[in-house]
Amino acid sequence: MKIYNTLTKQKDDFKPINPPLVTFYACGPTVYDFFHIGNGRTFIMTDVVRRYLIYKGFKVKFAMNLTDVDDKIIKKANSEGKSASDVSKKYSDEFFKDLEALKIRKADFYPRATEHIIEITNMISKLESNGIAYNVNGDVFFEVNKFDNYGKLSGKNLDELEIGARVEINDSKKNSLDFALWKKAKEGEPYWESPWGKGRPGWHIECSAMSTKHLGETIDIHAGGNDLIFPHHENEIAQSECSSGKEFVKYWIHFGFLNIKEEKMSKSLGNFYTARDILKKYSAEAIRMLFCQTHYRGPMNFSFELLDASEKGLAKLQNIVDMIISNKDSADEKINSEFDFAKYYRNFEEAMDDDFNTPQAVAVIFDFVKDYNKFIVDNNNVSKAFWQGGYDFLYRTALEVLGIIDLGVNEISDNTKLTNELINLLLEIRAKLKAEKKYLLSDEIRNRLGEIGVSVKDTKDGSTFRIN
RNA sequence: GGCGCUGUACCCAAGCGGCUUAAGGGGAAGGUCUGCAAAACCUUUAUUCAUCGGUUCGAAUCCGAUCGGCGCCUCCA
Repeated sequence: MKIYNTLTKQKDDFKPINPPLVTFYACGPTVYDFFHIGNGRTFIMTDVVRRYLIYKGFKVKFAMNLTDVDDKIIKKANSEGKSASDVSKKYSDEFFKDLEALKIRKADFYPRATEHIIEITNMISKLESNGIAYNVNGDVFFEVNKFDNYGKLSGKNLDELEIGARVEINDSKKNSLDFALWKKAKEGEPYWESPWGKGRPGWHIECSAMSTKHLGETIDIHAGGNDLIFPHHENEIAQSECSSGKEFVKYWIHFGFLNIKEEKMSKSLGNFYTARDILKKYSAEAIRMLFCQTHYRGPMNFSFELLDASEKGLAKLQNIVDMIISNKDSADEKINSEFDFAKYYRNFEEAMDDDFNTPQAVAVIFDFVKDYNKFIVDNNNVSKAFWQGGYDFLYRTALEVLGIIDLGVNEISDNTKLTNELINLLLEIRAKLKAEKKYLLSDEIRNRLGEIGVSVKDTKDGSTFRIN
């Protein structure tokens, strides 16, 4: 299995430090607002990466941080006359709601900056005693010149950065690229006590401290959006490696941006849609499908036309899923199927093993569906094993890894079990009506079911239904 | 100025040296099946991969130049 590693700028063989364990950290949101669908792409693709690692048999320990104290939160709190913690509480709650709606699996940990002040100040103290951090009247900075490898991730070098500098001038820093580890509290800002006085953590240090605490000094994978490569991830490396003396991360994964009309979707440009707005009109599966149809590293365009197209493509998958679910418990065992399921697993894995090539993987699933349908058309009577095999394949790939179909919808709780039985009862009666050519009544049943959200389709093997 | 990404059909998008005279999805056109809906199935829709050169037995894939588009270097997924 190969993963493109930003650090080496090539696809590296994936060899975790302590297999089957994989330690995986992803940069999460700053909780000051709803997240937009561009952020959603990163969260969803991170989820797909994690799910595939699980599919491959790894035991993944996954943490995603929440930045719950920073300038944007404080600003929002001030403008709304609330406390910073009220703001971060509100938007972290909303964050979790959106994740769930997008069918993203919960992380093992969601560490928050404000809950790790001790780990953070300890790390800063260590950097200070190593002579790498310096205190200027309560602000503590990281001295980039003290870390020889500074720039190894982003491919930048210090001299050029200083020349082209668009960085803000700050006379108190030794080098304009030095970054804050600890920020002295200004009047009215939230603060914590520290060896340097009242203040709060700088942005980058929380990830170093929390990653180390929950996953160890050297972790396997660290992921985030492209725009975090510099300075955020570069700074994380500097802090962590100067503090532990060990390599911080083996594999760095970065996601491409979501563009809208050829421009990066971003809060500051105002050209964004929140994830929850999109979810009002489109299914999580359609959104995930859209993202899976482009490779995670490249940029991708967003538009409602593309989402419509994904939703339509999805219907093709969902139709076969409905047919499988309707048949897998009732088909007879007489005819042996010779459908080569292994081929599709192989192709799926081959695609995903190559740096998570989800567009290819989706293509494999569509190939499968086409061939599977054809098999049904070509063979009058297929076996139970055939239905079960199809169920298993789609369950393991399209549902468990990519999350682009909804297999369980017709068979979840006891409550839906009863509903299903009632619908099946209606459909049995309807089948009798059809046999007697009483189409007026049978059509009425279908229409009325449609009105209450149950779509019915007739096939040569009987009717299938789906609860919308 | 530095670093990086990108240009494949009507749209989206894989492929990154021979398996490919280019996957998959959407769209469009025709057909089969069918009480009707729907689905499914079968055809068709890029001799061509921004342009021009070069390397090679062989290039969409490697190299060079040219012309576009985008991002990072400041908060940003």
